[in-house]
Amino acid sequence: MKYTTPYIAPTLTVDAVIFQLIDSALNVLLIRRPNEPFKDSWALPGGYNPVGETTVDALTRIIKEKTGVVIDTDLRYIEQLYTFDTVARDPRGHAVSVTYTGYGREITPATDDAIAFFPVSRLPDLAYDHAEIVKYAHERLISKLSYTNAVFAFLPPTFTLAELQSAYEAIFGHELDKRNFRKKFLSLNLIHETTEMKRTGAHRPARLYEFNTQTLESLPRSFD
Amino acid sequence: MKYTTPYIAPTLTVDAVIFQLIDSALNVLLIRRPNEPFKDSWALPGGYNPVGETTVDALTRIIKEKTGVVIDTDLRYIEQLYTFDTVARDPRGHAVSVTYTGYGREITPATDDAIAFFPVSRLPDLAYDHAEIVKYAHERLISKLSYTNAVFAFLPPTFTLAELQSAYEAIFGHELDKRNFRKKFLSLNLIHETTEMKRTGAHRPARLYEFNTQTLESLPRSFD
DNA sequence: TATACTTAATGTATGAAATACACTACACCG
DNA sequence: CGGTGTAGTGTATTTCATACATTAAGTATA
Repeated sequence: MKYTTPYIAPTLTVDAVIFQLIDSALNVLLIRRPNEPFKDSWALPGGYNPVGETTVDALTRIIKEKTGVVIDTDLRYIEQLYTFDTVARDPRGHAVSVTYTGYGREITPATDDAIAFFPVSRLPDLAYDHAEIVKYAHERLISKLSYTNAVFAFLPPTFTLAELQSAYEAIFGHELDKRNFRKKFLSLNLIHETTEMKRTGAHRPARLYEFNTQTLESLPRSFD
Repeated sequence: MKYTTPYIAPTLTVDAVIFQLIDSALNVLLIRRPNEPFKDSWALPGGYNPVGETTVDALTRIIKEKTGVVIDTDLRYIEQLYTFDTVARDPRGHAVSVTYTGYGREITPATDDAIAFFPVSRLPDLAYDHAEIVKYAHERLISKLSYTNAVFAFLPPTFTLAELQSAYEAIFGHELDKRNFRKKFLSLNLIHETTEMKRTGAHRPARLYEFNTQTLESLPRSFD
């Protein structure tokens, strides 16, 4: 380094794209900004990452503070997404954001009008470059679903094959053939039958299944 | 934000994993560190990212300064890799590194004993967590080659099918069947014949091909 | 000018997986 | 016991992956 001026770091921030399924639709967690800039716009939850704290630790602390969601227990999967760093993305000054994406089920944020899940198909205008970040996270999620068992993070401990297929359809954004879906998914050996059935209406009950593992694994061949 | 202390950002750094093929082997660009910490250890080229400069701009400036390699012209592809942020990764203090990986051919760094390409199969001990970063970049590269046309970045403008296959073999780390490789690759419609032949020794000359495009594209189906 | 050398170029048969597609099974309710 | 609504299943066709050996063509040299 040959600086003649002292080194000054950009601001470091963290943001999270937290997905879950609600009523068979993919939703993302947003907060309404209480302050300028972008006051009253919806935005991804996030905040400042100070020296001495890892991005995951900062994110965990901030998401808890701002939304009531506890990353370690409410999310069943989290991964780093991308680092966004265009100088002008924050009007207050150069801020580099390390973004994460997480998946869960039955995530219940603090009760507050300024905290809500929105279907990704019907997002409001978002602050900063957050629309771009959500789009990137959704693409990553689609891709992840096609070569890993990541769908486990969206489903309850036991689930029917119809629920499993519905999760794929909600995230992929298109329908799948029932027979082919079942044949292919069962051949991956990611799930096994339980002895339980799910009874819902005046019709035949559905077999409940569960995942062999709740940790991310790569598939032997891809899925779509 | 509810800080009672003023916000202090971690140091932001950038590092690059630059790959090229040399003698049919995958090589990575390293520099020998002139200063503590890790003085005289080999390391990825990189440096400090000050406020007001994007990570790509900082990386471009730093890689030029430290290695003579010009990212915009010497590399034919670059992408962000991952952001490494464990607090203890730099003994001088908390430094968050945004890493990039780039691919090229005939990259010629400045002539200097402290700047060199090393085969990834025979790396020296690396400073910091750089061995982990190189491993991650290599995995990403293998994956990238199997679902995109990224191999174009490693090849000259025209090339033989044997050279193309050799590039895949060097990066994948295993051999491929010649007939199946040609059949499959040609069916992807990424390349076309030229009218030129490559004459090298006392044997039949090989047809030269070129890529239809020099920008990254996803393949309709994956390759391995 | 023939032949030896070396790399380039090519095809087929088999098995595995992807796709397209429609009917029967079962439980509850009235 | 018949009606309603979701669960569950199989086959035929096509596409793709894999395994594998011989001929083609140019140069060098005897």
